Amino acid sequence: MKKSLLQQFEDHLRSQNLRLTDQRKLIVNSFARKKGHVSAEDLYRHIHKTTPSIGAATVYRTLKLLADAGLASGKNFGDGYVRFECCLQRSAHHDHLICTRCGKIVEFSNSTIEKLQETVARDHGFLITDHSLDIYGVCQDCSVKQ
Amino acid sequence: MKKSLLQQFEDHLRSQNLRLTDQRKLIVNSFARKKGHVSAEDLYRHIHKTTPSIGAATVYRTLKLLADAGLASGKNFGDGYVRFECCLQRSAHHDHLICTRCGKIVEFSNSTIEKLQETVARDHGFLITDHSLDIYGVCQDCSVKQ
DNA sequence: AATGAAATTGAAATTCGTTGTCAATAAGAA
DNA sequence: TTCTTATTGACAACGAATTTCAATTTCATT
Repeated sequence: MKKSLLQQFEDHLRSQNLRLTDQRKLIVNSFARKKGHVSAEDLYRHIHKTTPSIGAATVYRTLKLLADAGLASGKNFGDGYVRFECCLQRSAHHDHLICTRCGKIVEFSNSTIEKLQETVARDHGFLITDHSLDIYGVCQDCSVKQ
Repeated sequence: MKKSLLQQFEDHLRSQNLRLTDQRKLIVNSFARKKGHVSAEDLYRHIHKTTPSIGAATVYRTLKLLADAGLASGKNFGDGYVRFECCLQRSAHHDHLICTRCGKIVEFSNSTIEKLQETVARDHGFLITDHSLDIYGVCQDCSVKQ
């Protein structure tokens, strides 16, 4: 039985002597429900509709906490703000296909590409710590529409 | 005989009925000399040392113009500001190895990876318009030092 | 339950890269 | 040289993100 994002977050908070607040519970659950590629602003606006008492700063802070805990990671697709994605299944690194028309983001992973990256890095004397592959294009829905 | 960046920029300005100013000449030449991965701030600070009369806004504007002309492209490595690189040899797309210790950026290209990206995109119904592959790691110099 | 030290909160101020505004200046065609 | 129009530099304004700070809340300890 796998632990939920909130449960893992609670573990992290406890281990760091940080406190579990109602705001954090709500934010983490909203984030988990949205699953994937949400900016802090997005999440704040969504939460604000039903719980306007929660401030934007708290949303920013909580997402940062999640990232510190290794439970989320921020990614910059170059459009001005950072999108966060939940990373519970840490093992499966993935990359992104981004539709430049509708903004849809599709995840994929390709082990051959990963291996080639290792090779490239080694050839240049680099020890890889991370990588990010973003493919921009037009998705099927959008190319059909127009 | 290949045209210099400035020459191509002049062509672009003429074709758009834009004007060639001393500031633009100086900025474009400084940029060309720096060749690669310079932020507007970097370039402004560098220019400011010898020509303090040139304002930051003009540097930003000129880099944007270069990008509009297809002679430079901006890239966000996620550290808060956009770095520009000259793209005269448009055909040779390249990717980046970034050292997270010293900030060094090394370019590379790998046609097998490119082809695999095409395949991935096709499999997901995407028509690729662009892509960006950044490999983060520690370069040889830095791993030796520590 | 009550206490109290320390973490957390929301609102507002602040940062930082970048872009807009605007009056003064300069380019370049006529 | 003239005149239209683009360009300039200084500064204000922007937006995402972070910091500040007094008020509030958590939670280990009574």
